[in-house]
Amino acid sequence: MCTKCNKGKYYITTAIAYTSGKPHIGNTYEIVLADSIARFKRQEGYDVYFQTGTDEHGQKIQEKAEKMGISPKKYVDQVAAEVKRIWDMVNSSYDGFVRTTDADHEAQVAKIFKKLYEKGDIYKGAYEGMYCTPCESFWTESQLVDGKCPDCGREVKPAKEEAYFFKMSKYADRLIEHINSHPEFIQPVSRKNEMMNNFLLPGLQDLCVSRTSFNWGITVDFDPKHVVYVWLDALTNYITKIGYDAGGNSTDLFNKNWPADLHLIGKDIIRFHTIYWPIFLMALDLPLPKQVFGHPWLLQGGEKMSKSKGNVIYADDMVDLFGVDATRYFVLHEMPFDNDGIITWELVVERLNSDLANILGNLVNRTVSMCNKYFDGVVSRTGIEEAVDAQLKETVTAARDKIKAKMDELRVADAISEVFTVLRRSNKYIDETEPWVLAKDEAKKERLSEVLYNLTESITVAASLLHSFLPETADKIVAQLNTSIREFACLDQFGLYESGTKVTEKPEILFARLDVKEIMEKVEKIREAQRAEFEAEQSAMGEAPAQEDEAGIDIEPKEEISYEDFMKMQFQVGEIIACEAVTKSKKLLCSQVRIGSQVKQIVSGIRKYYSPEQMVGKKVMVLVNLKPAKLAGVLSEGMLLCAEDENGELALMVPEKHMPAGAEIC
RNA sequence: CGCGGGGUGGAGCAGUCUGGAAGCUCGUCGGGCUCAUAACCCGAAGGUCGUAGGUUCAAAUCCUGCCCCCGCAACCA
Repeated sequence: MCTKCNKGKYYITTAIAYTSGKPHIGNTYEIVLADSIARFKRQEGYDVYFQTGTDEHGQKIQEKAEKMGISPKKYVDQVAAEVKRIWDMVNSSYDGFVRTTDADHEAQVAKIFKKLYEKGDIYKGAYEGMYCTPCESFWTESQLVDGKCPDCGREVKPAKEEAYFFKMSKYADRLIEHINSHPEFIQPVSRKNEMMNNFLLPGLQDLCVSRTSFNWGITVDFDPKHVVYVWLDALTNYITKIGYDAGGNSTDLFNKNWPADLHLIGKDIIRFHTIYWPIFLMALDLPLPKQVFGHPWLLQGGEKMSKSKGNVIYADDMVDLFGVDATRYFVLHEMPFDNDGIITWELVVERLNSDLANILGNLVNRTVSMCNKYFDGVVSRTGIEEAVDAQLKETVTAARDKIKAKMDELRVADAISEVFTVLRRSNKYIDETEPWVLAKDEAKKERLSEVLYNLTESITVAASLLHSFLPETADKIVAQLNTSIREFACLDQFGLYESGTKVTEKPEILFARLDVKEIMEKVEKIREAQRAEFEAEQSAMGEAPAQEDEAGIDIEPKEEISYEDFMKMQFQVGEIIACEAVTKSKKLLCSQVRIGSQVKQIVSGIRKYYSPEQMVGKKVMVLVNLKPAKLAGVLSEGMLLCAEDENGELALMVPEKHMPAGAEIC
């Protein structure tokens, strides 16, 4: 009756996780999302290959391993194992797990690099500019913000590096043409314009694809002091691990699966996947992936998660408190299509209680209980139908195609909601039919049986539709109903549950209701542990703990100066008599500072820490004879001196006892 | 004018591309029911759709100005 139709292959990937630390729930979201899509496609009849993995090279990792006193390989082994453990824990059904330190990947990347070099798409040049070590990025003078890294705000140092470059511009026109003629290529579409306007149309810079400043990477075999730079290494995982060979001997797995049907990635790396990656592929004469979906982020209470704030939510903790499927449900349900989603512990409890416990769990429980109570668990179809049945059946049989339509658009949250529409309708059906009333009348026993059959059937269909999203729960439900997950092709039909089947005697509670207060108490403990761990980690890394311990901060030593040099600088106490925010800037305050009998206007980047009101009346330390400069168009005639900690927290220097404005500081 | 995202009943969101009666989930209040995990079903209250203009027969939706919030170091998609 139901035959599986093979719809062809479907190759889906997630981004590979960067092994600089333990992934949190936001990272875990991506794998769960991909897993749901992969499972759904399998259910539909596609031959799915689902790949994920870890990105393990780079300077940051090398440095982190050094600080921990272990080899980079040992370090990434640990993190990769942790990533894999979490991916397995959330029940992700990946077919391939790639590590960029895998021998086959490394060998192939070296070959690809050489092939592109021989082809002339990669050439040797020199990179010159200001380098930010933590960001592993070069910047031009014009890109710097206040002379610091525009990405992280830290010090940059001038550097020149011999490097290999990829001729991006050579393929730009082809890429623009491709993007324009394939509107589905970049999802959501709003991202397409962003890429075109910001990067493609202004003209692509050639991309630096090698580094000599560190060696934790794949060595360029014909020039061994270079390692292949991160994106060429990382992006190619999508082809190397399924068996691409630059020498022309690609495997069947590769030939079957490439091009990928979907790259699922975070919205922050869309640029790399929709510009650099397609261009690399063009250079290799390979077809481009069919679609790249940059999913939004999951924010903790509207903020990014941060270890130091103690608000990071890890999949482990969620699974401990709620279980795997509740965790999957939450991230899938709460993440909209193109806006960031919000996660808080309170919201998780609310969702779990109202959707999973009340609507789903309770429905299964009450249905199974009634089957047992009225018919010793045997569910039989009697054919005694009534008008209300039609509405239920309509909702149930329409669900599959609605869900498919949503999934085709990658609107997973909407798809899962459709399943709950069926469940809500089923709960309503119980109220409409009032089985307990029917049970009191022996003459209505056959009608009662039909009602319970309809419910059991509806739940079976719903569970089958739920299987891609909450596999464990779906399996538990059909086990309670003593049936199995139904094939996708049949899910638009009603009445395939075998009449006369006996359901379980003791229905298991699928999701217990939780008490928010109890959960929050546990959460508080998790947070404390997290903060403690963060501080321990910081001290282990040889950096200052976030608070209290006052371990001190080391900064780059500057060149020694003479007493004369020092005496060139004129420091005086200044009194701030007026202060206002600089309108064209978000960081700057403009103060009128009285120094003796004169008043100087001084602009300072301290708006984040001091309000104009707070500033007025303060006596501060001023470098008076600094050459005036314009900041954001406003003249500044000196500098207010501040202490700055490693977090960028600022404190103004003030005299420790009363001093008149203008007093010299020496 | 640094870049990007956003402002829709108490909370979280959809709707904006392709103008045409303001919708969903939760919460609150009232009612129903008792099979079930104090659950389920019905009903109600609650919104100048940030703000000021403009276009239009018609604007949450299109255009312009303004205000406010968030992200853009480490952890990270």
